[in-house]
Amino acid sequence: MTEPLYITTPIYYVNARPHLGHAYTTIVADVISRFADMKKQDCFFLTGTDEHGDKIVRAAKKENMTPREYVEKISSLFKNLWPELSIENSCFIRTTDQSHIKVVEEVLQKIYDSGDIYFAEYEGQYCFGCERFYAERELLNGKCPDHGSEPEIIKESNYFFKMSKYQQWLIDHIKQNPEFIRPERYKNEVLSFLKEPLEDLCISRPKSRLKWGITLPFDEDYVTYVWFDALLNYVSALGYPDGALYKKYWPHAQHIVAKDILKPHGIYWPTILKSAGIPPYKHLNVHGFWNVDHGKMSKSIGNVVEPLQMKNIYGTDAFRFFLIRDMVFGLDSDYSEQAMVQRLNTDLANDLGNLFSRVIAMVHKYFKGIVPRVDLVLEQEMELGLKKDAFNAVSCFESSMENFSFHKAMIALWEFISKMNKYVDVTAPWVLAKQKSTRKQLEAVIYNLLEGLRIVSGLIYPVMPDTSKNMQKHLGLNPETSFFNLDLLRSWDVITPGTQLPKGITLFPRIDFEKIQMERIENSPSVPVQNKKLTEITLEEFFKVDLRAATVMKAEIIPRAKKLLKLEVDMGEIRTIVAGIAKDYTPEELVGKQVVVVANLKPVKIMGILSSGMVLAASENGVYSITTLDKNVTPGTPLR
RNA sequence: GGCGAUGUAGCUCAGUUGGUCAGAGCAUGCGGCUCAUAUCCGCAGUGUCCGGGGUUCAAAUCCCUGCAUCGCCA
Repeated sequence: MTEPLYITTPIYYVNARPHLGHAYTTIVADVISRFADMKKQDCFFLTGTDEHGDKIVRAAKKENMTPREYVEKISSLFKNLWPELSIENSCFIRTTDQSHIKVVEEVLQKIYDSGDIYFAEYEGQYCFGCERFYAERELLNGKCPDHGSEPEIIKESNYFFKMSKYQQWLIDHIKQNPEFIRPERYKNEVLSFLKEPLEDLCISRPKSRLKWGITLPFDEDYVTYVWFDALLNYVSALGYPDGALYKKYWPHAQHIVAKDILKPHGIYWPTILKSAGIPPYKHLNVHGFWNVDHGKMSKSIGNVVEPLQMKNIYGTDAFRFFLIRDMVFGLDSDYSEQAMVQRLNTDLANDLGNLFSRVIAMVHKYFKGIVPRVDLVLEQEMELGLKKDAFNAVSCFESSMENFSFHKAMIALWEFISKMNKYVDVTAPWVLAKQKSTRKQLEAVIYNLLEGLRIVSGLIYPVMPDTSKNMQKHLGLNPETSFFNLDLLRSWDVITPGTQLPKGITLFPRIDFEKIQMERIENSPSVPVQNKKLTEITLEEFFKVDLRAATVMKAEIIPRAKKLLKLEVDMGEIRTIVAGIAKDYTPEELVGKQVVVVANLKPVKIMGILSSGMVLAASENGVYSITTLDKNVTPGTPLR
């Protein structure tokens, strides 16, 4: 029996809605938790929300809510999102939970009693607008970056945690446990930070400034601040100090965080634990950022989709797969819908989905849907085995998963899928099916493919649990069993010959991205600009827009596109522009007209056509009226 | 300003200790198959491995230097 595992995400700060970054971290944790299932490893998976602090108070005020109402609302956004992403956490903790508050108080008292918390006065630059202190380097020309006003120097007394006392201990601990913080780049970052003397950590705020927090057990006039409260969730959720969960899971704690909160988790947290007499966590696993690129799609034509909406369009499994497959854990990655669709089409639809479809179809076509039996002697003679490749994939998958190299695990899995596609090609079952004499070969080939697919269905379980179960069902197996156990995936001949299989299905439909973009453009409501308050711009800013007179030389309808016309315009040079005015203008009436074009708009590909520019038009109730010029001018003449 | 990372085919990246290391996937072109979701299989490429020096019989791989990008710190 393997030892248990405790996996955590950070608790998310509820001053903003969930975004792609939150989703990624939590999906990774879920993947790890499900991978633990595969190993029959007992896993406790924690996530939750961080709900105290002045940012919350301010965000609540903005929405005319009390802090409590506000955190209730945002916290439930997080809590309700996770099931939609097939995330199955064991527990959802909130820093406003009574049980959590109690633990924070206990630990604060304990550390205070031990002498690691002291009271001190300090003086700093304080901006009353922001209700916070600023360090010298944060100021712009000595002024608050938000308010532009000069901060005042005020004195304040606060409680401090003697973090510096544990600096050397921490350095030693990291050096003795090279995997304490991983990947290595982040370990090095922490170590390099620790080369400089550590400052003690301010852990309180006077209630005169902040009431929304946990009162210090040893001073009624103060609340504890940020990290001390938040980090302790990792133990409070387990019922520290006496809870059975705590005793069972804490020794096997692994945190997952994004690189922006490396310092609190790599430095504050271990020293707090040390001071409180709690053993440090096992591993801190740090990942990078998703860079969301809106630039490649034009917002004005309404085809930008928020990353978290992706699951609604393409499915949760596909979304999870994309995130896990495309990010190298630890490094930054670029997110785009285009990249996701490509991944979905090539890996999921073409490789896996089509393989599944063709194999199941052959079972029906050649065996009436009944799983055939393998003649082992013949299989050996004809070298029709697939077992070895399958087991290779399993072991490569397993070791990659252990190393947090999730993308490599997926690569290993897809290498096997490719092998199977090739196997179909080489053995050519449709040829074998033509003669009675090759019937046994056909049986072996089809059976081996089914077994291969069974292994695949098990291996995708952590990343794509729904598809995984779906495949099981169509392989004539019971998806409610622990079919994903690694032991079972290292066995062969599991599917019983004679089993009747259900009809085949399409696991992942191919996506026609151009068509989707098209539909989006057509369904996008024209934005009523007059209702929008636009900010003033300077003349200089206005001149950044390069407006030109252009003569329409050619206009044609784009097949499949209801709203779009492809125009060729002369504006000194000939350009192609796609314009969404097909409902209001026929190609004929446009040719010869002189229109106004935004010449320096970033080109966009629409329906496979590169559109370099935009024709100006007024839109009222969805009806377009294009701008023309009063007198004809030389094509390319700029407008001012 | 200090420390560090990265810079390899159109794109995303593999390349452990220097010696089939010039690669994979996607995209592109051509050919083949028909069981399958116009899918699959095969073939073909293209590269001053950021620039410049150096060490070595031999460097994408080690050293120095320059440039670019990024991160952490001040």
